Amino acid sequence: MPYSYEYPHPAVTTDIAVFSLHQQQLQLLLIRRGQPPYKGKWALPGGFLEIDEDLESGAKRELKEETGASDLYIEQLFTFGRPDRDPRERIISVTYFALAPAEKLSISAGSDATEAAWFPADELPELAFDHAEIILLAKERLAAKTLYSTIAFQLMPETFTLSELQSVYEILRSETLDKRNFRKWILSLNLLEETGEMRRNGNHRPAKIYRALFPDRVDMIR
Amino acid sequence: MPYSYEYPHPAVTTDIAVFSLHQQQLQLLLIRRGQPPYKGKWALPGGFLEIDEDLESGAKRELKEETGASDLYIEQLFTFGRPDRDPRERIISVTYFALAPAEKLSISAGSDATEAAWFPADELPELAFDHAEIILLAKERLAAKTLYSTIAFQLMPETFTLSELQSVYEILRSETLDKRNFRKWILSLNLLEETGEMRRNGNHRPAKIYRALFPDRVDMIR
DNA sequence: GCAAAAGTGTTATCCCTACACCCATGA
DNA sequence: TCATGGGTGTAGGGATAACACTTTTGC
Repeated sequence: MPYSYEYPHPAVTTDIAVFSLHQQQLQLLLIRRGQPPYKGKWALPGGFLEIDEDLESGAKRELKEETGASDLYIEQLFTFGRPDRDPRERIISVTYFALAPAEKLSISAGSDATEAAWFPADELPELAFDHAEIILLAKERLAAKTLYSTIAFQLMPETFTLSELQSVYEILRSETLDKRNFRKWILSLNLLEETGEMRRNGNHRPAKIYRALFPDRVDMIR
Repeated sequence: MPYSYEYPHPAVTTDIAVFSLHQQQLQLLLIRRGQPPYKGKWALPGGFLEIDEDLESGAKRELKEETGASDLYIEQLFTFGRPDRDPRERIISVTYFALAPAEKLSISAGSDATEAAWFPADELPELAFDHAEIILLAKERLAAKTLYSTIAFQLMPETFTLSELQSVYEILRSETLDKRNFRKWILSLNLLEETGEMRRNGNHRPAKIYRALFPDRVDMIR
């Protein structure tokens, strides 16, 4: 026990709610716990912060270790610290939420090797700790942000059609949108450019392929 | 050094940015540091989290100890954790921002006894640690929230006139508002009721006095 | 009666919503 | 030629923004 302090110190962890889209559903990445407490239960990826590591760096490191994913959109969500939230010791969890297009992530649904799996965001298994509460907040934040930001772009691959983008908005907002109004609105933001390419996708007219002009930007202009 | 851990643990503090209105200005409460580091510099009220204390309770306790204020509006702002943000040891700061009507706070501007003082939010002294960054974020959050919430009510006394309320909005948003449009809008929210009292305030027509119907509610209906 | 803040409506503009048909392709 | 999703414009309604004068009081 080589680390001693005059006053008790809580442990600090980062936990990350990573959302992606698979099979036309919003999905959340979970890890199955191999150790007690909550052994066998599912939990958010995350872990203890290293002592010389920035909070966001810690979150990204944990995510990379557990999912292989890097370079995804991440933002701080909330800090949870109920004294009894972990039975082992006092743990403060700085939580993040992250978004990534499906093809950026090496984890596949139900991969047994890593004990990580995607779950539809509205059909989650029993969760360890207070992670259900964290996930609820993350889902609320995500839904709210679709209304006033372009965060949905973070779920898109590098190029996409307007119908694909509309479909993502519809999934995130759980409602159907009018095609003409959606296109008018999204194009009026001047955040997309045509690539000049077309996507032929079946027995119908090909779709123009677009690219986000500012792929890292999440806040709307105006 | 009675508290030992197998791995190093950071310390956890809460810091609170408390805003209030005095002399028609948005003011922020600061504490002068009596000890190094940053001795003599001004800093946000706050301090170390106790080991069995919830985060928000810790913030409220620190605030009460240092300002005498309780029962004010408080919400979590962000968690700061750059490894070098405190020269003594690794410290994670869970920050809060709080609002209170002037008369709820026992601290008076420039009180030497407590070494606490109000500063106009746009004329702050040199600050300790990364507190300038924290305050910047708190100010942004406050300004943003005036646009889509009724957080401004948290700065009002129990009863007030519409002109007084408008003045608060104008200070928070740094712009003048049209009197008729402001009144139409604020009354249409159905969050105010007339007390029946009038305020006589000088050589002019007295103003109706209003009260917030749901003083703790911050989110707008609709 | 005058200065000073309280109080009060109407009009124009903009934005959002609703809504239906033709186009290009593959089979 | 037909089925399928891609692509396009306009009109109405609601909310927001602009704008000026009358009222009540204290001195």
